[in-house]
Amino acid sequence: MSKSKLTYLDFAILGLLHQQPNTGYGIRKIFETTALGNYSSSPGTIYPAINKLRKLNLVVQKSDTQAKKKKLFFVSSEGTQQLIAWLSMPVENEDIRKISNILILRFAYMDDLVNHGVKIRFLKSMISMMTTYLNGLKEYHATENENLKLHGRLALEHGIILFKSQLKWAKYALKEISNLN
Amino acid sequence: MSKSKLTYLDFAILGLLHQQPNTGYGIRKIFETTALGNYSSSPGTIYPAINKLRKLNLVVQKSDTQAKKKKLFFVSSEGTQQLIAWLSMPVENEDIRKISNILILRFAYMDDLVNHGVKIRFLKSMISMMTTYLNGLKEYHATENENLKLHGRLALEHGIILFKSQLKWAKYALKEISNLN
DNA sequence: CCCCCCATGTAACATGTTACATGATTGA
DNA sequence: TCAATCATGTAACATGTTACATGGGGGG
Repeated sequence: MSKSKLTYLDFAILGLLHQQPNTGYGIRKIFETTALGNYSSSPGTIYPAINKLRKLNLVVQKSDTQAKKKKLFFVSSEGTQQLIAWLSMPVENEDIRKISNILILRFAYMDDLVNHGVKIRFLKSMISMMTTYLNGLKEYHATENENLKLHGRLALEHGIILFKSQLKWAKYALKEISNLN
Repeated sequence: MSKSKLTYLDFAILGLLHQQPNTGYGIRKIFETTALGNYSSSPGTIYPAINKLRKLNLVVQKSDTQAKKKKLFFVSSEGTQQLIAWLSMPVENEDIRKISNILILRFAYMDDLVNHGVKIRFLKSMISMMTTYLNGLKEYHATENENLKLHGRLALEHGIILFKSQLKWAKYALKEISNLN
């Protein structure tokens, strides 16, 4: 039945739809505003992926009678099974290692290639943007704490912890770089 | 001159070659063993990318006279300029947000879909693998500390800090999940 | 002598993005 | 009624991966 293998993008969408039936547009908005936006939220990304899931009978579409254009998608029982199978897969070493951070790669390469000012500006930008982002996460945590399920809350806290420690690193790095002045 | 835009992969390779001239095979080994392995280290990934850089005159090839098959690549001055331009680019908000962690996504989706045992097993695997990986980083830090340039050292320390805090989170999450038992 | 690792390459494929296209709905 | 946003879609393209292919060199 399911000849074509599901990608991470497919599972990301399937998981969202399992939490809450949604339209393609709704999924796009989530990708646009949350950390899921590793993938583009553009129509060319989301709609073909949803249509693939539909063809595989992993999601079913129910047209909204109110707004005819709107298409609501629900995860089918087969889709739920696939999701469970994916979630139950063992943790691979690969998954641990493959967390790329393009900013850190850039920083690592800077050494003798850019001047002191560029390095300082880079770290200060990082600190400022991460602070803003972290505050957003914290605020969300404070207001939505009650409404979140355990796993959602823990994943959010993972993000908070991660940005906190990255901020700490950036401040430390700034000091180290400044010392060379 | 440079019509085609450079990708992250291109810059990752260019940066490595700037640090140290290398062969395609050498680059592959680095991708295979380090955190750079966000991309595949397979020949189909590395060789075409290097050839693209060569065609753009960003790297130059010098055949090793000893082993004729071996091709050593150096970054050209034009390549260095491109690298500097990339490193000097402002930090984008996108870059901050787009750090996806497939394991955390899976964890977030687990809530009511998998049973207690699967969740525990998942977190314990994560803890065990991250511990191993972190120890590798720490050992590398301890032995190579002296030989590393400042930015390389700081990037390594970034990795260490990140894994430390992720481990802390995983242990905390394990406790929270266990409490529900 | 055989196996493993060094070393390079390519063609077919999978995957996702950009840019374009269209029209409905809603609020100012 | 005008603009913005909701809402969906597709074709051409960019990008990287898988799987296949080839051969040299060194150690057991």
